[in-house]
Amino acid sequence: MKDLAPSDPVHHHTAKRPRLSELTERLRGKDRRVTGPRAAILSILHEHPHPLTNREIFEALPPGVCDLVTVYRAVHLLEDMGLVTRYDFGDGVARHEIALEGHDNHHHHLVCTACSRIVEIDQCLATEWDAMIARESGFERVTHKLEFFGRCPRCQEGPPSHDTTKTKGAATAKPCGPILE
Amino acid sequence: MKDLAPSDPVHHHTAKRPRLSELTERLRGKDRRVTGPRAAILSILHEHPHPLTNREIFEALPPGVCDLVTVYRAVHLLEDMGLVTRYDFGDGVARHEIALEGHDNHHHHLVCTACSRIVEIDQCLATEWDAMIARESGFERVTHKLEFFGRCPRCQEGPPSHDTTKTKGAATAKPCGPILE
DNA sequence: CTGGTTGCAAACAATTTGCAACCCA
DNA sequence: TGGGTTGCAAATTGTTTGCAACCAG
Repeated sequence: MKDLAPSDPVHHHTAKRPRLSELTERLRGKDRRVTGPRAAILSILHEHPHPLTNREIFEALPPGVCDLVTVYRAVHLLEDMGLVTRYDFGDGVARHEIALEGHDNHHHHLVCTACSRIVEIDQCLATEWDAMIARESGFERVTHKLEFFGRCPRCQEGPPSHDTTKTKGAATAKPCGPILE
Repeated sequence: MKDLAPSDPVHHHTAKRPRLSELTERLRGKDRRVTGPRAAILSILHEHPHPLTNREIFEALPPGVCDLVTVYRAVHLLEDMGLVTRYDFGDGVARHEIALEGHDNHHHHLVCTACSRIVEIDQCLATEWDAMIARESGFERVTHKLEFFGRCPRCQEGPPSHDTTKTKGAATAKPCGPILE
């Protein structure tokens, strides 16, 4: 996921990711403890710079590390601290990705509606719109959520999935990957 | 959504909406019945050209018309027929809006993170990206979901909601409106 | 010792499904 | 009359909460 054509807006993250040590350090700040489960969860997120569901994180964890509930709580904490970003691909399941340090890690994804593969799109194509929308609407602190959906090269043989815009319900149909819209 | 103040992308829907009669006609097509509950639901969606949750639709219905489950089923049917479009604002609840007839009714929204007010944004700002993303990634049938979030004029006094990017969890906090991120 | 953490069970909310009763074409 | 519809209850799934046991500083 880093061997993409240069100047190609579609590719996987290549930016350096925060060190586990740095993260744990930030954790120690507000009298929060750096416990085994938390370190393990951060480690998983660190190893998979892709949106993961809490369940996926849980299952990627060495068995017995902690309870699924703890993953939910830890991920919440990490989100609140800004170390993790939440994404929603419209299938009713929240996904989380480690936040890249330094540069604003705002970016989007391209999700295969058939196999759930996710491609990171590093360029944010819509930042300049936030200001325009704010100006024209009177809203302030405008942000946006943008995700792309389509069929990845490997899945282009199958029958055309009648609908690429559904939100829920697809959570039931999991073709081959774990994700999906 | 094309009779806008020239060059103003932010505004409310004003375009003509499909007549109930046309809709019921389309329904009659595939031996689906145009029942009381369905007509009533269409009517509600027709009157509120805004994303509504199934529960909101249900509550807007004259009491006793039908069960909430029926709303779920009817809305599903309408979606499958392309008469209704599903939107997801990241709070874990699906919302539906009547699909405008004729022109491609692809558009986006600007949602107030404080009061849930929704402003329709008629211009689709990202259509041309679908092709670009497709070309660069090898994906086909690429579409996207884009929604904006911010604080509407009326809500700009309150304390800054620490986070405008959360997905779930906000479903719990409903400031004043019914929606929300 | 003391407050932050965790496990486990239970609570919740949105959505779906089973099934028998119903009812229109 | 038969198949599409509906209501009601129950099951599912993702996520949150209550609470007592626990553990690190």
